[in-house]
Amino acid sequence: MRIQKFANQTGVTVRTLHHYDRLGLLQPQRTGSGYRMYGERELVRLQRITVLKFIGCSLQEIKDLVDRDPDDLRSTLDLQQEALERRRKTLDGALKAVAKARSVLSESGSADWQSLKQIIETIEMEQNMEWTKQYYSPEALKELEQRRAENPDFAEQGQKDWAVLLADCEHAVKDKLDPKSEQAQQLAKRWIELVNAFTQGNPQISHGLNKLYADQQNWPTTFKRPWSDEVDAFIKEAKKAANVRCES
Amino acid sequence: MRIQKFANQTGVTVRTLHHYDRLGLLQPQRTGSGYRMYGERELVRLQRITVLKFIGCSLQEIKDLVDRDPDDLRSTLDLQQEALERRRKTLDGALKAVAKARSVLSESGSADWQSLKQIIETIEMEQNMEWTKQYYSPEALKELEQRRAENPDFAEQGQKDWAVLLADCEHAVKDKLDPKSEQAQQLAKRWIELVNAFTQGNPQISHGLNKLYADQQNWPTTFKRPWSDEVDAFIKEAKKAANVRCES
DNA sequence: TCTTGACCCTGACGTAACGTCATCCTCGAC
DNA sequence: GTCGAGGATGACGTTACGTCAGGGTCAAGA
Repeated sequence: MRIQKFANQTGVTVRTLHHYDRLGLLQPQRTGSGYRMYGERELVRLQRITVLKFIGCSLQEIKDLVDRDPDDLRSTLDLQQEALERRRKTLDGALKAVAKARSVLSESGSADWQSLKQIIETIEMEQNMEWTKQYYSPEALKELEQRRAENPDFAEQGQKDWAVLLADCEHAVKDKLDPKSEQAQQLAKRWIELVNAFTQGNPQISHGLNKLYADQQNWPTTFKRPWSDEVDAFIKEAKKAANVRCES
Repeated sequence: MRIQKFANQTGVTVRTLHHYDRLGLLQPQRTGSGYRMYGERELVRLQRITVLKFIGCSLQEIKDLVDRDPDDLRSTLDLQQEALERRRKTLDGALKAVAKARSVLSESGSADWQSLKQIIETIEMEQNMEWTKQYYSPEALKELEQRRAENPDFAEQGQKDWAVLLADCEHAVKDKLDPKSEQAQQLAKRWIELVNAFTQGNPQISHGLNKLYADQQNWPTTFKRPWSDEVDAFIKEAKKAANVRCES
């Protein structure tokens, strides 16, 4: 069967088939003059491809997957499900934001961008919280929730402080600063202070944070630790040198 | 404030600011030597941009929107909501497919691509149905549902027949075939037969189909009529010439 | 005054999955 | 032999930036 007929039968475009051919995903036989000839084999293979595409796999992933069905497929399915769920959360967040924006617009008549910004920040934070929740005890969660409700600016300031500290740490690492040096100790001290500002001495929160930190290999791929491996090692050394035991 | 500081404060990257500058989305003042200087004005504007981006607007849309708040924003919000909901449906479909795939994989031990393909086709059809449902009466819907349950191949065959017929019609139009000609009459006849095969004489279904067809201006943008304006006009003429009254 | 080093600028190419030409080739029919 | 449909390859466009590369600017130390 020639390409156009095959395309019509399968519901994809000719260009797509060209594309898959070039990627090595689906390479049909060729006639002497170079025409692509598609048959039963190609139809089966294309079916698999469309299935995997439907569930959100990239063509590269599909290429790796389509030939070997066994356990690879199972783990991929798991990964895809997670990825899809994350995307859905983002979408739900956007939908919530639109809903709020509409209500704000209806009430005030004009767009209050400031408050809209606040809203999406809240939503983004919720999304992060959502994910970290599993590490905290219910009591800790209640505490965190309450705290956020009481003064929302506090968390924001914390974010900024962390950003500054992390930038300084990356700097220190790049300069090959000795973790035992006075400056490094200062950094470690600031680090610990920020952690304490978050836990506020609450052992439940502290425990949750440690669990969260320790479980890095299970973090979703979208959630990256905001500092580098080098900084991680550096700050660990610095804290050890300061003879202080504190985590995260 | 220079670009890096501004980037850190707002949480976007320097490259992104460069990008927005080039697109004309956010153009700060420049120093004599060409450095970008960001201030309060830019911060406010960037806030708006990030809000709109969060709800899924493209940068182009944002550019059109960010300067004039009034009613444009309201309608855009509506559009965005629709777009987001459609995307969510697609995602939900993919999630359903993953779930089914996992269960199939657990039961049979090996991937049954054939049945997976069937599943996603069902899901895709559901998504279309979902959308067209509003045009049909409850009775018509029940009928359609039942029919699909009884022989699923029927609908599939119909799809193929339509594809062939539409291809032929596009051809006829390109050849400037006279709608009154014998060939055109044949096309019109095939058209009517396919419509009848769908309605099967059920007036409820027929009515729903007409409503659906008549409401084209309210169709979502993702749902396009599968034939061109030219074909539409052609087939209308042909049917009129055949002195048959039948719609869609 | 000269030299760093940090920061800035402007290109320019890469990404994912094709859509959309543009140019040239092949095949079956008349 | 030739004509038109269909096929092939190549190249650029799309989105929202990431990631160099090559080359200025600026403030501080030598």
